[in-house]
Amino acid sequence: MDKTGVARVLDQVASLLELRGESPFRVRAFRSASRAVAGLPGLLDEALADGSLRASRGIGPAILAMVTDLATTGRSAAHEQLRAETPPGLVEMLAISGLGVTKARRIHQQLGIDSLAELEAAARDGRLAALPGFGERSAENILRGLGFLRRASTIRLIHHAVQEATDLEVALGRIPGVLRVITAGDLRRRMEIVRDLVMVLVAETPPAEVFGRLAQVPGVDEFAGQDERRATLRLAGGTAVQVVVTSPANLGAVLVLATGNRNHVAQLAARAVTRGYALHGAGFWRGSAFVPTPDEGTLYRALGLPEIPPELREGAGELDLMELPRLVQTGDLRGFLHCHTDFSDGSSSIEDLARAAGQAGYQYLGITDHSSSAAYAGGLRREDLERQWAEVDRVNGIVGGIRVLKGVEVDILPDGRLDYGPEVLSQLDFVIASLHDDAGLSRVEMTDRVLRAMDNPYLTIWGHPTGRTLDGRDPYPMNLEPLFTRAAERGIAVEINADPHRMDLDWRYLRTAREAGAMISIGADAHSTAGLAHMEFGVGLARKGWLGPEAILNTRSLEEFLAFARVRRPR
DNA sequence: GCCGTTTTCGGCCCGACTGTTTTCAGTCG
Repeated sequence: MDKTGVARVLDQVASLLELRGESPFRVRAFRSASRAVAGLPGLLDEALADGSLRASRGIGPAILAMVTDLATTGRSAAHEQLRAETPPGLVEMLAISGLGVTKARRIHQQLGIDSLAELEAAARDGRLAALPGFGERSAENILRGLGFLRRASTIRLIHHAVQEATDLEVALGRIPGVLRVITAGDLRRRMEIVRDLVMVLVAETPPAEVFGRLAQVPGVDEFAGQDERRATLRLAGGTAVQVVVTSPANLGAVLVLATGNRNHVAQLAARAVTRGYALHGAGFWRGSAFVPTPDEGTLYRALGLPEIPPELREGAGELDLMELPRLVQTGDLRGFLHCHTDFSDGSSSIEDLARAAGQAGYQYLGITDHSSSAAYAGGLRREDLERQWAEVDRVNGIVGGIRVLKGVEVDILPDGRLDYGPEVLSQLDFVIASLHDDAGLSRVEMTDRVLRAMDNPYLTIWGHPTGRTLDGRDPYPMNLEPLFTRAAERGIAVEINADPHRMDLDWRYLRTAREAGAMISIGADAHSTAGLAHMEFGVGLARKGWLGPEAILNTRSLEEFLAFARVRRPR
């Protein structure tokens, strides 16, 4: 079992213990161990072999034994016993916002409910609202939570999709006759949510021969059907995979059709007709004659177009571009600007992050732990910050090739003030300010709240602007356009938060933000060295927003970045 | 269950909101 799977089991153990009423500290131990495993920099097997897991914070003898069992055999007796002793639906109930252990247990004990389906029925027919401690509002909220959960369990976040696609590329590539495997679909367009995986297989053998082997591919749970070019698989985790087989001569057309969204493909097909071509039936034609397209460029050129990068293929005006923008690439980034350390809710030390970021080619690293009002995330009090600054100075003294900057992710308070005063903020190299609650405010009030925060001369970057999480929370109500305009006027950068759960700002707003003149910053919100790799997801969003390196704050040199942060400050 | 030390067990994060109830338990970030 890999580290994602092990982390999931540890988290489930925590929930199971919680439901049994075990010590909250024991519960927390499993939760933090889950995070520690998920945040390991390399492979789990290596961390077990070289002893680095044993040395990790939060991993003691009992959990180490469980992780070892899971990693080597895929099972843990302790976990299975816990699961056998707990009604199956209760753990799922905990995932519903507003339902904690106490209420879930009460629902189980008093109504005999142990599945989400029964819970929904009880919420609808009034049994739930009649329970002591519950009411009409509780029942409504639980129904809403169930709806959200149902949507969240059918979506696949990009980091999971990447993992599944990578494994699948290797497995499909081993089928005899397969020359190349290319991941297409939503993932190739770097969508924040990936519905199905689409894999294009280049083969010289007939598709039927390739399909005959699919059921034996590791990880494939079900072989759901096929036509002459296409088959559908289901993976053990539930992911649907479309497998398309093509000859090398038709790869361009197949890849274009398998990658573009519906609008992009429809616009291409319409354009093909005006030029005497046809794009249909998984091929490119001139009259009744097949036109070979060994690559995508051949097809786009025949239609009088430059080869449009996959991220842009959304049918959002990209065919009308006279000239393609030079899009930002991961290699353009010089600064890594948003990360949490073991001073707050992160799991890596400043030194480890500095070494890892240097290794990844960054020239500067901005440390941005939470501010004091974020007590839940171990927010730093003033004296903690001073300890952290000393540690940053120490690390800068011993780690070469990268400069560690003193930053913070400070909460925007309900009235728009920041959680630290100027006496603290003025000592930092830069400041990210973020919302972490809606404080019950209306759309207008939330907008005003952020506008007021932008009056603060120390604010450098507006972090995860809308506060959405893809699998848990809607965006805070806000009017974004006046905020982009104000950010541009004030010289405040707007963040693309590349945490796969956030992916916020949504790429659909990026062109608006840029047209308003706002600078964009890409931040991975890393909570461990493993989180450094999430930067590429943010770069994908920036590309989807047609952004070039000049639009991105952290492509700037260290001096230029510091100047950007300094220019608004009182002298 | 883990950590840190006072080497053997005590401490481990907390303020605010929500929906209930009628003074607060439960949940969340």
